[in-house]
Amino acid sequence: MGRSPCCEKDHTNKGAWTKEEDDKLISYIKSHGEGCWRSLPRSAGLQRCGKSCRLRWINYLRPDLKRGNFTLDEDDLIIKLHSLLGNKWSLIATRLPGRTDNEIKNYWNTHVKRKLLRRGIDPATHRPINETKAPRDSPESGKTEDPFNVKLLSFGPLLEKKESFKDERKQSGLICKKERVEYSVVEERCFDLNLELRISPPWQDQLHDETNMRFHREKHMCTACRFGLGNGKECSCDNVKCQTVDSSSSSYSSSDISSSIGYDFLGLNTRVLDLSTLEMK
DNA sequence: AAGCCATCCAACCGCAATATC
DNA sequence: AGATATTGCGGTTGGATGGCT
Repeated sequence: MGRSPCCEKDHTNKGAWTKEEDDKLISYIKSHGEGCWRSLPRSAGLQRCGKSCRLRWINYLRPDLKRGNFTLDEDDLIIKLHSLLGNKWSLIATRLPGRTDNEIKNYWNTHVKRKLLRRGIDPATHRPINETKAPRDSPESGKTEDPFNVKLLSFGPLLEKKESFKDERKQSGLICKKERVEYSVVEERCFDLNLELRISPPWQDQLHDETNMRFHREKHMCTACRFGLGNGKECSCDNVKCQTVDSSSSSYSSSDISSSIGYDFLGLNTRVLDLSTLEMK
């Protein structure tokens, strides 16, 4: 039988949006709010499919969009987040207020990729290109190859989802669709970020003793310090190499994102990798 | 001025995840 | 529990634009 089409293809416009269509969509969402994308076009008097309306709103019409050129800070942050998260554009976008996943993806493909290539860095692996061509752990090196190492070297998403807890989420009153996830211990091998990640849910009663010990050891160290993302300013954390942070800031600009402290997430005081707060759009 | 090419980016498509019945 | 509906994500496409010959 299969899935029914998302909309009536025969009677929907495609291609560029007109000013009139934009106005209709904006005024409808202003008075009714976002959501119910499937029924929205008919209610708003638009001959578009719901997906198209959603995309137009999220990527172009939303009032909180920043637009304009990316700053150098945003540039750096995108590179660092991409090295950690891979092509998870929506996750990266959550760390760049006012930017959309589509915008970041386009920017990556048109600017950042080329910039990294010019520097001799493989944008897929974030490693020097000649090193990418000759993996360190080749069979000749005597080390055994295993899929996990391959995954780490590729710098795709480092996170392995193990389990979801829908019921627990409902009980806890979480309204977003994110799943509670448990992540594997990974040995970070990024050349400029020395990470030892133990990522697990922020449920204190489930934290392993070792994790708690790390928490006490590192709770006064800022994210930038732990992640090797220092911003060059003086830092107030316990680590002598650490940089200045603004832990009170809940709304932050792209320039202070990489140096602001979140709550401890599996021994990582971080907003950069505070996955539990990453809202899916 | 015309043609070609490269670049940019809005929009589309397919699919997976999630929600609902 | 399974079928269907809806939403959201990531990859890709194609039109608009500008630079160069």
